[in-house]
Amino acid sequence: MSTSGRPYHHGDLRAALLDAADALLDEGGDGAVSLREVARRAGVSPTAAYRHFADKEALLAALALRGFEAFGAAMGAAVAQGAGAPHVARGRAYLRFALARPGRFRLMFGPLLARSPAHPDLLAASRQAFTALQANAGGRDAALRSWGMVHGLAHLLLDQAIPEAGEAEALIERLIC
Amino acid sequence: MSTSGRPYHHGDLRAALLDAADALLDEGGDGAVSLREVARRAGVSPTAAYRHFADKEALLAALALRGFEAFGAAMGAAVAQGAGAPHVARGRAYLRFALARPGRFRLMFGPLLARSPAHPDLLAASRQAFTALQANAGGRDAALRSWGMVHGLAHLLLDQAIPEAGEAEALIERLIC
DNA sequence: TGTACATCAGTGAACGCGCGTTCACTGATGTAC
DNA sequence: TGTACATCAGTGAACGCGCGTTCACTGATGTAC
Repeated sequence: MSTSGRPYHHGDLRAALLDAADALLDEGGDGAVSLREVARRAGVSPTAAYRHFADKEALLAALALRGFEAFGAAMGAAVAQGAGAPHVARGRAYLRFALARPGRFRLMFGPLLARSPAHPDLLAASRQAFTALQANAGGRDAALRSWGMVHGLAHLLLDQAIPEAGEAEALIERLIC
Repeated sequence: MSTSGRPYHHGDLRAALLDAADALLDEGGDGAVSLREVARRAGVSPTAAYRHFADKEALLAALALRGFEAFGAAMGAAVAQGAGAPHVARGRAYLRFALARPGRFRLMFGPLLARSPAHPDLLAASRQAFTALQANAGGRDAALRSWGMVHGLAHLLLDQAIPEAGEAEALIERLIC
């Protein structure tokens, strides 16, 4: 908030709300994101978010959409400048993305996707992400197996389900090759 | 509740509460389980559960523990009577277990595990499950890759993240072989 | 066999909490004349 | 350049909700004598 006049320029509060929600997402996961806490963090009244999002789910969908954009960029960058085969670079980047932003990752591939008819842009973004994963993967089934593996390892690492997993980065380099 | 005397014999309410919670888990996931709703389902006062569980997390931990028992049994049965290689039978059984009881599956491998110091029996059960997964898997890293794959496919299928996935059972038989 | 008593599983009222959402509002901005 | 007005982003009070947890209680059961 500035000291005089409107606290935000056009569109600024929307971005600020998304930023606050994004931070909450990685601090405490999906459940930690409430419209009231998001507003609190943005320094704005509890209901200000309703000027920018129809309801809570719309904010989460926008958050997931932003996630898919970052995801696409991360994948592209990994393949472009990564050493080794594209599918190896992509797999490692996938895992690093998940470990770096657990909340975002969980939200993106979480239950919201099943409600994607209500969020067509989110559906499109996820489809596009999968299409990108398929490139140079040796066919759809092989792509699904690879996707499954990195996705599962991401979840298992995030949930600390792997006994004596050791350093995550070492595990990634050892398993994805 | 019976019409006279105590509604439950020793230990019966505890089991009934767990049953109710188990049902809620698969109907609406982790978030749908509240002590009050569980009690409601069991036909008992809102606070009766506190006679059997220290708090909500203790109930969830007990639920996850029951899940690991069922999981171990399902894996054992699959290997014992399954056709084909053990690791194929196990992989398919893993996926079927997850698809049949999504809430239970998510709870078992979910964030509760990261808090396992508070639930030693849960930790032990999860360790044992992983040990069982490792048998005849061709070493620890190969086991982790397989585990990752089935775990990831389970999540992707549950979250409906796979475009045009078609019939789950067909996908399982095609991918796990 | 009968009576007094301890145990303890389940009750129900109450607490404080944070949430999503609605609604009438206010006040600064930009526009039309 | 100045004035009247429409717009609309953000406010703050209020709603109803379900939750986890506490606490003093009650009443049926099982035990000791």
